[in-house]
Amino acid sequence: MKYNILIAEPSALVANGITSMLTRINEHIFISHADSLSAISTLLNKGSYSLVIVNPMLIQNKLDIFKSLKKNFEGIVWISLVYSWYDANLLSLFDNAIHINDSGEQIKSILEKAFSSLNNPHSTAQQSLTEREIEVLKLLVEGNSNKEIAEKLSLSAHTVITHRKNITVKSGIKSVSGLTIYAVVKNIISLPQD
Amino acid sequence: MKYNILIAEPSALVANGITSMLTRINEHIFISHADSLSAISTLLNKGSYSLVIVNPMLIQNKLDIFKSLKKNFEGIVWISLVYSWYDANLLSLFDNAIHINDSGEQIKSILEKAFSSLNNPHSTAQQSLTEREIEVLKLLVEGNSNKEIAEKLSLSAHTVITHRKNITVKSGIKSVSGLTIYAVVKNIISLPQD
DNA sequence: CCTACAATCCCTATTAATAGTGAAAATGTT
DNA sequence: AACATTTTCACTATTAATAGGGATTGTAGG
Repeated sequence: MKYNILIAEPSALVANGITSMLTRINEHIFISHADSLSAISTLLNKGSYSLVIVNPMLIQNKLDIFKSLKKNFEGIVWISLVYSWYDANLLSLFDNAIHINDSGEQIKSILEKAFSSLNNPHSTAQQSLTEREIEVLKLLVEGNSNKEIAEKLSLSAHTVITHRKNITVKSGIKSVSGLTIYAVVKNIISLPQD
Repeated sequence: MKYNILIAEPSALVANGITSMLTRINEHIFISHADSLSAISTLLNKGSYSLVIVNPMLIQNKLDIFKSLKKNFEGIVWISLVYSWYDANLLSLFDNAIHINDSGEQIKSILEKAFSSLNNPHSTAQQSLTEREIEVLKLLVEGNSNKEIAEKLSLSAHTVITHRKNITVKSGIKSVSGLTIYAVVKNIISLPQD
């Protein structure tokens, strides 16, 4: 199967790097480049793309346009390509994220996952958390261990682990710090203010 | 040694609870109550207090007054008593925090720590993180494991563990989620915005 | 020179978390 | 009633993190 891939990355160097990694992983691909959100839109309307890798810089302050693009081109896997501390709010719109400091192995696994999800759709669809999962998440980001969460919700630790597994799968976020940001961004907890 | 303790907690029920826990831990104490920041100020000027337990509600929007109080009465251990998701910015002004959902054991240990620091000062003094510790903290709250941090900083995992121990001791925060909030509040990382 | 501090590395033992599965109740929906 | 989803609990094996020690090197200040 042949894929069209769109890379929207202002830095030529970075764009080059990701292009070369992609061709090493899968030779049956055709890669285009864009350097703005409108260029992305134009290209998506012209050809049939499977995978779009975007520097979120390009969509900042243009969230509405980006969201409608996503809606109009369902089935596309969107991957962000970020340099600095990532914008979790933006990133949540993507199916996955490549960080510039990721190791070659990590990037390879992200791209391979993307390719496999192209053959096996719905795996990247974002799902919302259930009430119970939100309760667990709240206690988690308040610094509780699985055991403490179990005690506070009168559950067995097993159940908490299961909920956490589901949260991880649904949110696509593994780390506690990432989940904390996620919870802040999703208004599950509120940030301190003075 | 006899200690004067001031409890500033609007809820009579909560104030009662903490009072009873205190008397169970240490019988050589004298407890006063206050229900506003000005009442705290008045009482501190009258007597010589060692420990003040405050609901941060009372100092919200009155940070300046609170800070000058802290400066004027050096040596006092300040403990916050919080109900909801804590305000890390406020809490950083305190030497420790009691959360209303903490177990009896946890509260006991916080109070015991406070008593021991009264005899052994400087232990609660807040210290700032070194450059290296901040680097480690950054990578930590970006979701990296100790091993990943070690790789990215070209350190051994041992060193990372040592830095994390120091961060934990200095910040008084054990959980990754708490450290994430800490890092946000201290502008070590920036929060996503759209 | 001596001291304090930062940064580095090492060890053991214990606890916590994760990955990968499985499955039984309870609830909700058509 | 049948089906989907949620919530609950379980097991195994592996990896990660923590607690609590100790130790060396280099550097800046008194």
